[in-house]
Amino acid sequence: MSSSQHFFKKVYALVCQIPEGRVCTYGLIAKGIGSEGAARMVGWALNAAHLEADIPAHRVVNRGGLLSGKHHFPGENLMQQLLENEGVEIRENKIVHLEKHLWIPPVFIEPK
DNA sequence: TTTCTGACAACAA
DNA sequence: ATTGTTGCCAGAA
Repeated sequence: MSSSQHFFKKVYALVCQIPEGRVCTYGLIAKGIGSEGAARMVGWALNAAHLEADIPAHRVVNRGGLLSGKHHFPGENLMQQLLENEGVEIRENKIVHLEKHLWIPPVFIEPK
């Protein structure tokens, strides 16, 4: 396992920690793994992972609570259904009361 | 090594 | 307020 994939691994680990019924944003995740500003990379990581692991990628949305990744799920509104099934209200592909469901990840402390 | 790209975020018109 | 453009990071070609 090269160190390059470490980034992805951290993303997966953090996303898997998102509690059921809660959501998180790309930016917060990037920050949580010690790479603030790499929000786009988080999406890339999920894109590569959503097909293989049990990663709750549907709980990751953009800063505005918009289900920006729903288009990558099978079906037209699977992502929305998964979230609603967990008690997250969604309106027009956006999470209602984002703050209410937002889960802030613990800050990742890298061993040095 | 250089260049392109991406499920974002912030800023400018 | 809405739309468009730029900056960001790290991985893949």
